[in-house]
Amino acid sequence: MNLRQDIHNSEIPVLCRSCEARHRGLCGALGSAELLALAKNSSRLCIQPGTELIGDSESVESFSNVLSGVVKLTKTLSDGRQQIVGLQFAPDFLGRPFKNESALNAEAATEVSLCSFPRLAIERMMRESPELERRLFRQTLRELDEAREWMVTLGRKSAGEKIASFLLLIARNIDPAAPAGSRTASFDLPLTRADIADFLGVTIETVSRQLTRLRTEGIIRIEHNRHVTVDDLGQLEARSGR
Amino acid sequence: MNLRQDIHNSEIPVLCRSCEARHRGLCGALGSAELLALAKNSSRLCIQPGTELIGDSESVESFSNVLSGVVKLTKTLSDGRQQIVGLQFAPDFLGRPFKNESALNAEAATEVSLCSFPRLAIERMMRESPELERRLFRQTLRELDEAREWMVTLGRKSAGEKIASFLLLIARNIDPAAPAGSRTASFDLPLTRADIADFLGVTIETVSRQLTRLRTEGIIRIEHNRHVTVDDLGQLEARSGR
DNA sequence: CGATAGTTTGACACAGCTCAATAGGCGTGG
DNA sequence: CCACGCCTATTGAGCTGTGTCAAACTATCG
Repeated sequence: MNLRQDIHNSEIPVLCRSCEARHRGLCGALGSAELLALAKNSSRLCIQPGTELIGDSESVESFSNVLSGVVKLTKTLSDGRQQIVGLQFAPDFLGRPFKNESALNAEAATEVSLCSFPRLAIERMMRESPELERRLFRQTLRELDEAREWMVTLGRKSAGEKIASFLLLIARNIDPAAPAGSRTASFDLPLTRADIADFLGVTIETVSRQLTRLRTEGIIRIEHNRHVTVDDLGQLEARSGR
Repeated sequence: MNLRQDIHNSEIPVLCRSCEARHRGLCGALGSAELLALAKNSSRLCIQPGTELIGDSESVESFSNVLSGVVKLTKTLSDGRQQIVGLQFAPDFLGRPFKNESALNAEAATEVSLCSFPRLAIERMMRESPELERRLFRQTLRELDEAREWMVTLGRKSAGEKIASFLLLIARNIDPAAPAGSRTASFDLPLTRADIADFLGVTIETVSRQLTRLRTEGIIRIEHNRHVTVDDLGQLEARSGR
């Protein structure tokens, strides 16, 4: 009986036991048998910032869960102008169902750890588990909402409002210690100034100027160029243009 | 036998027989029994330009197919600045699965005809027909791709490139006579200058100036303010910034 | 300690915004 | 049929926010 219990426990793959994606992410849709099947083909990857994960118009043969770090999704015009069209945080899913050609680039913005599966494994499971497909669907809807939210920022906000909106976005997604609804935040920026510029549709110089403006006005503090502290998120929100 | 045949034909609801959505749209996922069930609760609406279809943060109790015309999806900042975050053409689907609160406004940009169902009817069918859910999923993915494409336009293109991109978008979706791959196009603009401005994140005046620029340079012709003819789409593409 | 990459700061230019005037289209009513 | 008002679009003149280019500063690392 004791033995039996042990066997039962071991039905959840070792790899998955402490994995966040199993709870809040995609794998929460799977039963232990399915998890086991998937885990057989999955591998954990640890990836350095700057590494390209998916190339534009490459065919994509794997799907992944983001376990930690930030992945940026970018699009580039023929003359080299670039725009970041999305950021993926843990436990987001990376990959495009129903299409094996990507229309965008995915690149590690920070150090990133992934749990990666072959495309076919996911597609098979999707056919068998409606719950899995539904989770993917929900994430896609969320990404669509976020993309549209960002379109307003890109099309209608001033540079200052863009920076404030960006800091709020990061604060909400990154700050490790943030109890939901907290009025302060402190975090490392996952993006360089150049990345922030590409996300906001402005230049590096404008990003820099607006950050120093927020700093001199006492809205934020910046240490080591990357670490930002916001003492009053309300003040930041007031500058984000809402 | 003859009778039997007749009965068989009549299994497709009258309303649906000539409906485009049954072929290219959502309803293509449904068998005749399901179509029949849905048609019982569906109604056709004909809507005047400017009519609000879905209000921001209203609860949405119906879903619709766009049968003709153009619907604009907008978001508004607290101070009134507005951004169009999507355009829906026939046979697109209107509605937000898994959420009955809309985060945006939907408004008829032109005269629009809709086929509308109660939310519950669609949700029930979605649970029963994986194919239906899959079609919704695919449309959502397509909308996400389009939103991201547009983010590049908003963030990185000049006013002239934005206008060219916009005209191409409309040409591809509206021109009734356009054989795919045609090198010319002729169509009525579904949006006013103010709407175009809200879509492109610029002012009315800028839209006007860039349109006259394209006109004086011989890229497009404009009649009655609304009708646009493009003799060489290639030239327009060259100015769209790609 | 020099080299390199990332960031900040300054001076200036210009695309696109603002404000204002004009023009065109269209329905209503005399 | 014209006159009028209303709405939309165009055009002009000047202003300003953001881009461009260049230089200085800082951090990190061999």
